Amino acid sequence: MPDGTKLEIKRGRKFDQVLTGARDVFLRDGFEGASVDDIARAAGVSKATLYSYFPDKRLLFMEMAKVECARQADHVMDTVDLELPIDQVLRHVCAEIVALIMSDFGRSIFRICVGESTRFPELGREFYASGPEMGRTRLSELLQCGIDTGQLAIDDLPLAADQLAELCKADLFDRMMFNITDTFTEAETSRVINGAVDMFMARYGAGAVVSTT
Amino acid sequence: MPDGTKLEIKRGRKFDQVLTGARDVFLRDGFEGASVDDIARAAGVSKATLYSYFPDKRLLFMEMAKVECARQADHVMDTVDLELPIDQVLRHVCAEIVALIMSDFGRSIFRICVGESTRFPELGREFYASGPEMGRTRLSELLQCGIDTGQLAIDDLPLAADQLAELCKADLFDRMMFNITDTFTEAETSRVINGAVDMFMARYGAGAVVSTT
DNA sequence: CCGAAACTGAACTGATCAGTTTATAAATGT
DNA sequence: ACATTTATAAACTGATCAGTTCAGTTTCGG
Repeated sequence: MPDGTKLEIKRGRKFDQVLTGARDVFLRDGFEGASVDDIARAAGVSKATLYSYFPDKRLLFMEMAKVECARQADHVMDTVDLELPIDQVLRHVCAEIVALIMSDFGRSIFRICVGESTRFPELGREFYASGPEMGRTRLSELLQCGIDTGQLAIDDLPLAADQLAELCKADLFDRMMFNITDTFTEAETSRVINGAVDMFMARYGAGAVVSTT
Repeated sequence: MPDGTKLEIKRGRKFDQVLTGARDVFLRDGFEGASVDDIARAAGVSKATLYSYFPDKRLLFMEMAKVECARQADHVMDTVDLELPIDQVLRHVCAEIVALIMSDFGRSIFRICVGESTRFPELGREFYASGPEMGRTRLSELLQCGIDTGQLAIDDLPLAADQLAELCKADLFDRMMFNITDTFTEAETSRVINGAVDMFMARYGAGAVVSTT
């Protein structure tokens, strides 16, 4: 193996241009909606060049999605300050989750992956791994810190992580997903974020009284 | 107005056949994936007949979606027994929500509406109204009963309804949406349902101690 | 400055599909 | 029985688009 790059993909001078163009057009027009000619044009590259990197439209999309997901995930974790009290940490993380999910990237990639994953199951699996599953792992690590410092009491850690992420979507997510609203006010988002943290702390805050089933 | 049927749609002998065929094919192949020829064939009807009822593919889809949503919503509310203690009512409702969301109908219609609502915004809006929004309203009514009987203490009722619905999706929803799993065991669903009810009661059960922000 | 690798642009193939049209036949009501 | 509404089958239009091909041009290391 002569280098560390992906074996399947031969790179060339304009490789990054293609990924950037693909991102712009896919996120704007969706998967079926984006034509390869448009992508080539947006990338400032000929169609033949594009096809010399990627055997077909699907693999181009998947590569783009993977690269962007990794970028987003890194960003979220970089901004967390674990020295703060747990409810403040949670509030911050929830705000980041809301921002990510509601971003242009978040809404588009989710929409496309959901919409296409019947005809294109590999896409769904890849996105799940680098999106929601990665999120749960990272969030679990965070919550583990809260347990270690005696601030949280959690029996089923992965479930708690999923619940917190899910609570961040209340109201906002459906309204955005179904094109009712495209931006939210500070009041709207903090209502949901505070609601999520309050609920989470009521259930898992150390000393909470819960009659588990 | 000579009758109570929709003004825009002239009905005919085979109207229902068309809707049934449309449901089967759309739910199986998605919106773009379904060809009108396929639908006509599945409906046992000629293409010309189909187009005599519906001016285009989109309106056919929307009519089908509306009819099916109404049917589902009615079903859920019919099975609720308000005489039971609130946590049992909630557990039952959560189970119904999970069942609906994970049903063939639920997963398909959601997938299609999400995927198409960029190129077809009207669809998103219609589905939101007869799906999530209707659900919130119904659920709020239910929770109001719990408040009236002193079993629940809720400040922001619509938010609480959204939160409960959202908690029902934890883990299951993404795994289903992205084609990781297509059926769930009893253990998997009751873990989520119990988790949702426990969390909800910890936050909103009468007498719960919550330091609201 | 040369030669190989990368890139271009434009035309082309093959296929799909929404929606229309037309001439014909079946069902229905009076 | 006869007129009207409803349905049919099949061919057709017009458009889109993924992916290929190729003859010619640019880029760049050595």
